Amino acid sequence: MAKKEISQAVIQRLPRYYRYLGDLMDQGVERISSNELSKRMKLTASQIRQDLNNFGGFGQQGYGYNIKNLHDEIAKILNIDEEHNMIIIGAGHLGQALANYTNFRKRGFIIKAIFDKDPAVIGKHIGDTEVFPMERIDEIIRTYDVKLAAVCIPKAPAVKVVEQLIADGVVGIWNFAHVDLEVPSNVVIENVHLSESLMRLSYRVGEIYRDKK
Amino acid sequence: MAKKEISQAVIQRLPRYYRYLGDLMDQGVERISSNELSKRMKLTASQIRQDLNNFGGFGQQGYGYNIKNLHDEIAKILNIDEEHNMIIIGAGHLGQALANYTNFRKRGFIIKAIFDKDPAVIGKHIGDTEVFPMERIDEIIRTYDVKLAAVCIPKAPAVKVVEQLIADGVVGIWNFAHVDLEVPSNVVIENVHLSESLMRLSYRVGEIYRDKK
DNA sequence: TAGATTGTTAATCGATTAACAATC
DNA sequence: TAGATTGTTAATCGATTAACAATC
Repeated sequence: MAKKEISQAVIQRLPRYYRYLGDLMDQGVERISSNELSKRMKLTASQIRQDLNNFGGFGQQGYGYNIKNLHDEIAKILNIDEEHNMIIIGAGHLGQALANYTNFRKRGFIIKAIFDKDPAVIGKHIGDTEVFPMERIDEIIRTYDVKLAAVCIPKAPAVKVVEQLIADGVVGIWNFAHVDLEVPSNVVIENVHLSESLMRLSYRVGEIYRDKK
Repeated sequence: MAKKEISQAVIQRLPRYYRYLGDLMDQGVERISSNELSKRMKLTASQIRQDLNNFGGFGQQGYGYNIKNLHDEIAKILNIDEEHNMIIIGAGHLGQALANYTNFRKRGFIIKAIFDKDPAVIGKHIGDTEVFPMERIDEIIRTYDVKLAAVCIPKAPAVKVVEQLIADGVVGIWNFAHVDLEVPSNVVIENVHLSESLMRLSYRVGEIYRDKK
């Protein structure tokens, strides 16, 4: 079956559709046209229809899209229609912030453990779980069939740890370290480079003043 | 002067160039060609030259780019060649994580205050600063001429608070709340929607299994 | 000077938008 | 049925890549 490659631009937008549809559901709205949704999301109706039709014809001529249905379909596409076990590497502030983020659990991401090398924090309870020593990564990944790991340690140790995670069976790395990790093609990385994000903000703020001239 | 609009794709890549050049400097490398850099960054040499030439001719034929010089130039472009005062709204885990993130200070982002509505955390010292009550936002923004604010509170209160921040003179909002904020055209927003990032990771992990079929 | 590599123009590729026939 | 709105094809726009003359 010839599967057309989905572009990064589309993948980027998918969770945003999901969020808007969720909000609409909460407001009790039942159906929406691509035109109405395009106004809310500040996209073109054309783009919405093109994006969705990468995955199937979820709408109905003359009616639009059923919000609940489309929300469910996107959940399936995003692979969040079932639960995923997850671990966090690094119990620093960021690791703890993620562990306490109840929204993730709501979306089906279950945090099974946090790992840290510092004996002082090992055993500490954070969110629904606790901090384990790095030596137990292997064991816990295998016990809970963990496929996802958030990496919240400095770049130097991150490289080694990620190798280990992959060897133990993790296939999705949520990387908060300031490195571009090299991984085999059957492993995916999603980078969250916060300082780069802040620099982009800084660039745009600079533009405002530049444009004034 | 006709200033050509810089595309989002270029802005997206700028901080990454900056990071690679910084790493090269740390390694003591003095010069690099677009070709060599393209191999490290997994881009095309053409793209690198095109990107940089949006801002000026920083290279030299037959030689390449002087790393220190290019690093400095990009810092100027990114508007990080001078310090910026910044505040954080919300002293939850994420707000605290950001406040403790020493990398920001290194890049010239000085966190002047964290604000929270919870009396229990007010006065608490975090990183180089402390937690103030929300009532003092106005005063502190004006005292320190704060232009940047990181918003780390839930979406419901975020909308109102952001209005206030803008009224008080903030022009750059680093938004971690799960909303798309409406702001005037002389204010910029950089969104960090962590749950959407996690969903993209989830999508890609799903793809791996899908592709196996 | 000869070799290397840029800056820049032209060609290609891909993503977005427009248009409209199909159909609920 | 008439009106609305999709799914999809075609047109446009923009970004990436290729090519090469300029020049250090």
